[in-house]
Amino acid sequence: MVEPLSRRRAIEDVASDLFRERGYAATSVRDIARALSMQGPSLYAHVTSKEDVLSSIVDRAAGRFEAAADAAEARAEATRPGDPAQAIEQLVRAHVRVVTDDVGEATVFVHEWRALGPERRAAVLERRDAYEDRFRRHIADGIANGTFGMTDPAIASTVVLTTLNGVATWYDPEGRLPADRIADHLVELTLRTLEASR
Amino acid sequence: MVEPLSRRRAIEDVASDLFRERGYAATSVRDIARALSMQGPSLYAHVTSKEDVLSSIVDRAAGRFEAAADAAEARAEATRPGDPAQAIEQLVRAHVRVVTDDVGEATVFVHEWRALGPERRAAVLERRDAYEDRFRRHIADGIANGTFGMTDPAIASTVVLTTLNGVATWYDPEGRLPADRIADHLVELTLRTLEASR
DNA sequence: TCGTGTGCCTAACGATCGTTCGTTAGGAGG
DNA sequence: CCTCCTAACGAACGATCGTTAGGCACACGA
Repeated sequence: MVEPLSRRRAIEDVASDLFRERGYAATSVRDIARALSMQGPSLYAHVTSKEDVLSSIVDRAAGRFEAAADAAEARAEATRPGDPAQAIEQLVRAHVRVVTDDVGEATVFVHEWRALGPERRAAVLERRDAYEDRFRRHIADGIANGTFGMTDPAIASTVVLTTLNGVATWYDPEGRLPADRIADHLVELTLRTLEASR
Repeated sequence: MVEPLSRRRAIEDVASDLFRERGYAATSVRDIARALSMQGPSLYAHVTSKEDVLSSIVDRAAGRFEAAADAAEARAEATRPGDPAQAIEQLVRAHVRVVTDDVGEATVFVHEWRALGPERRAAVLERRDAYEDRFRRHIADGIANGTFGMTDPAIASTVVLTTLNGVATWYDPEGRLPADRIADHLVELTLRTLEASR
């Protein structure tokens, strides 16, 4: 990780990793400070509350997922318009890229947002639902035009999204496969899961 | 949930649900007591520590997964010996049954065991690895004899296991589909993921 | 009727939590 | 030199954490 621009951003970066490893509730403000060689209370010069740090991380991660999905759908529409398989492929690649670009941040978006207070949690839930609906919509399109076909579209969608979110759990930047290869395999597995049975 | 046999067991049951909803670290001993209409310290008449409760839950869940997998593999060997697809089908059904029989307990086994201390966590990790290796072994068998075939067996195994563990996240006992139907669909999706491409 | 436990209570402990506060060290600009 | 700003410090607050200790009430066997 390179030297970040602002101190605030540095705090969020180490907090992402700690939240990912131990979870939000099990990570104390002093833990975050210690990882920056600071005293716990010193963080409050840059941050208004612990939950605020979590909220910022979640917001930024959500923004990255949304922007990547926007670009993916535009790309799919530009190359093979109306093709659900192409849309899903681009969405999967975009998702994997966002996760592998910053695993800590992505994990917080996938799991730790539940620790937010009720109002903020509801807002995040809404964004998550909207994001996942992109996938569901293209899956529904594919069923409608015969590209896809499965006994239960709802379960298939859930399984696909669970698989994609799971990447944040097991991806290892030092691992055997580069992010691009992982994306290739996930595209293959996803389309195989969705496509009409023979 | 019926009236449990012992007070100790009742404590573990409500703790399972709370750990599932909020996580171990975010659940206080007094939260568990309140759910039983008791005072926090009163729990210590039945329990030696908070981590001990978590440990018991994890152990019991692990035992249920292992026993179900034992029976599944025996059943597969009795009906269609040496058939990897049959073994995987039985293992998937067994896994889904264990999860749906007690979602709280299963979720704790899938996620919250990380909150255990180092020695206990290592022991659980070993059991989890052994359990997951059953799946990987049958997948490897299927590749060896041509039943299965995919570009990257390691990723395929990981995806399958992520999918199965994910059931604990989204399964809703009040939901549209009964547990048996969910198992049917997961068997279909799993085998479709694994089988040799056309 | 009388112990004798079991099951839960309240009080309280030390540790740690998130957070507020007053202050200090060091550098930039007039 | 004086001033102001940034960045951090250490003390301390009230709340809550997991846990221990001691006592009260009610059931049951003698």
